[in-house]
Amino acid sequence: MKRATMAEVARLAGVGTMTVSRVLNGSTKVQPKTASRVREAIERLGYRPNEFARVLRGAKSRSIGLIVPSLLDPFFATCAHSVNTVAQAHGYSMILTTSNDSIQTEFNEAAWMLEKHVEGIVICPTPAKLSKLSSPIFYRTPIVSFDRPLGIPRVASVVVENSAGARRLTEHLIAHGHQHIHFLGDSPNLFTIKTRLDGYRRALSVIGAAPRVNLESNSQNAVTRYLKDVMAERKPPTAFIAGNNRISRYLYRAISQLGLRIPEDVAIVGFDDFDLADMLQPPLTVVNQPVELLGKIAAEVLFAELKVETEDRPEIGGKTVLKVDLIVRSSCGCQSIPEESPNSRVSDSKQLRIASSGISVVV
Amino acid sequence: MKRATMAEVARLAGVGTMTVSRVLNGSTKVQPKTASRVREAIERLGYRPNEFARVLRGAKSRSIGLIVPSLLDPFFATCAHSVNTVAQAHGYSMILTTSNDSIQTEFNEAAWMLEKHVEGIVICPTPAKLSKLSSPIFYRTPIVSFDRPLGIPRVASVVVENSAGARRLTEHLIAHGHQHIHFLGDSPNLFTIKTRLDGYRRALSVIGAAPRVNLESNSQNAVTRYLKDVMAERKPPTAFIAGNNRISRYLYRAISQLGLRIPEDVAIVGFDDFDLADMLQPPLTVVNQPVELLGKIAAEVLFAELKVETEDRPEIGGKTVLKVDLIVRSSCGCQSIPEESPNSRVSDSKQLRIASSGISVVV
DNA sequence: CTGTTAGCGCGTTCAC
DNA sequence: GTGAACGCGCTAACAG
Repeated sequence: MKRATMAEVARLAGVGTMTVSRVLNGSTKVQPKTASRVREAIERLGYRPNEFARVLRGAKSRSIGLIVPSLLDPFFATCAHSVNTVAQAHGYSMILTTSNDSIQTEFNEAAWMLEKHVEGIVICPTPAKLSKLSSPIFYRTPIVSFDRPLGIPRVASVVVENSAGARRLTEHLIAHGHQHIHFLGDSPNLFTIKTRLDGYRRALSVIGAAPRVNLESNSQNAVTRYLKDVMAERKPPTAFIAGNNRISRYLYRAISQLGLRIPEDVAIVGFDDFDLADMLQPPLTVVNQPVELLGKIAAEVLFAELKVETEDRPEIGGKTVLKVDLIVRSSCGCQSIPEESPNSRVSDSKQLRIASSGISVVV
Repeated sequence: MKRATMAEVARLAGVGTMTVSRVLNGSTKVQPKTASRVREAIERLGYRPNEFARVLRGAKSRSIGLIVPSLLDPFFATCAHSVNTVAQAHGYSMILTTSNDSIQTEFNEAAWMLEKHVEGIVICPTPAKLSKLSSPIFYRTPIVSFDRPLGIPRVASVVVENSAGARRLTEHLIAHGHQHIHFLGDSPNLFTIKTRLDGYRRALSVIGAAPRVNLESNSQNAVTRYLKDVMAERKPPTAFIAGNNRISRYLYRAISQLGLRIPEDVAIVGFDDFDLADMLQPPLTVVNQPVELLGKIAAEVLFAELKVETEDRPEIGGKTVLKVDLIVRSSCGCQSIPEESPNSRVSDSKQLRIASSGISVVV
């Protein structure tokens, strides 16, 4: 029982294939009675046009690609969910794949997506001095990056206020009277970490305090060891900033292992909220980023690009920056305040449009 | 700058298109020097064969579909990650979409995947008395369900030991001396919840205790309210079993809100481990399911089916059941034991093969 | 070993 | 309004 073909439908309806095509696409008028005869034949045969033949003939593929480093990280999974939701709303399908932070895998998968004729790609790119995605083979494919920008002019990007967020976090600790604040990141190459670090530095410079940074906090052991080391210093830190939510969790465990009290012995705050951050002892003060929005906007920017006539695409992609907000709990030293929606990761951040050109997006 | 076509390559190399095709697929021998001329032309033009033309010609599409209820749930995201990893290893691409627990969306998306010529579908199906996936249009497409079985004979399924796991949880509480144990689920229709409930009932029946169940624990409020109600009873529960990890988190918050102590006032255990379960106060005792393995096996079963000649596919899909294991922490009343790998969700469960027919999978 | 023919299923000519 | 024929890019059959 193979799939019915257009010719079969035409024969059954006693018309030419062109008429069937007409009825399907409604491009030209067809005699009402002929049309209904065709429709009936379509129904009877369970006919569905062959997408591949269509695309071969020049039609759009109605599919986009999404590349994320990993889906094990709820952050990316949430973004993927949003992208898919947008794609679904547009009647598009989404080819998803992971790069596993391999620049080569990323390139291979993106190239493979091209063969699948995706109309565009949304990607959270792997850090690289010179991205392989600048290869000419991608010239004709709209690309939108999110969370981390891609160093390619025509590629639009959607990111959050990394610097401002880290700055607020730092200022908050300073307001609590802290002078010795350490920043923990898990990679010196990551755009988000670098930018957050920048915000931290800026805030510290205001009070003339010296930054202390560890960018190797990529495992429980590394964090525990670092903590042990610095707490033994002559002037130990009184507060920590975790560069992302994984580091926040490492920190909690490490602190608990060392038997220190939060916030009495050390205060801590983290970038990026996460489930159960409010249930830790004590609840963690964080800067929350609008994760779902991040993916949603990225996808919408892509679809906006798909809409413009295929040729006159702008040479330079826009940049969208999403607001973050501070969620004060008590690990910073504040009194715990009961939250309205305890485990909500969704903020109603408004979007700040910074781009000077490109597609305008309004949320 | 359009993509080069095979004819162009042929012309540049001064050969026929067929020769180019042969060089690409290595189907027949080609004169070494001719071959290298062709290869050079391919290189020069950056030629890549058009997958769509290939598929139209009858080739395999080298893509599979994956449908999950949501990616916001780390459980499904993890499964998706595994499925993608397997697909990638096979050189396949994965079309991913969410059903949002809508039986109609599920059907629409699956049908749309068919148009995209996926060779097979991996799915965590939405509960339904009569799945729309039994529609004839899917007859020729291999389907594998995971986490929840699909009521269609030919569809293979991969699930975990839901009943046995819940039973162990219950027995463990009973061993602690508990008699009044309540079971919390979030839906009466869900296979996993129903099966876990069954295991719970079975364990209770051994000691002749009466089951007490709430299957509406689908929000923080619902759980908090239920807890408040039952704790006011004449013979209040002394222990709870959370049917999944979301409910475990609701329970913790509710108990903390009511100011009860764990495990002194009430003991709790949960089905399905989660990040930070070891960092709660006190750490939560759980049954851990091999989430990554679940997706991996499901994908592997699908690829095994794809391998067999397209026609003689078995009428009845196999069933694979994955082992779960008990992670004893202290919310059950046990002394806290330091774990080896604190935040590992990955267990090295061995697989139990229960199926009587179908593809044999070994891990 | 290599080129020619035909056709996968559809849509766009162009006639009728 | 409708149909016949051609071609999108590729490859299974045949020649040669």
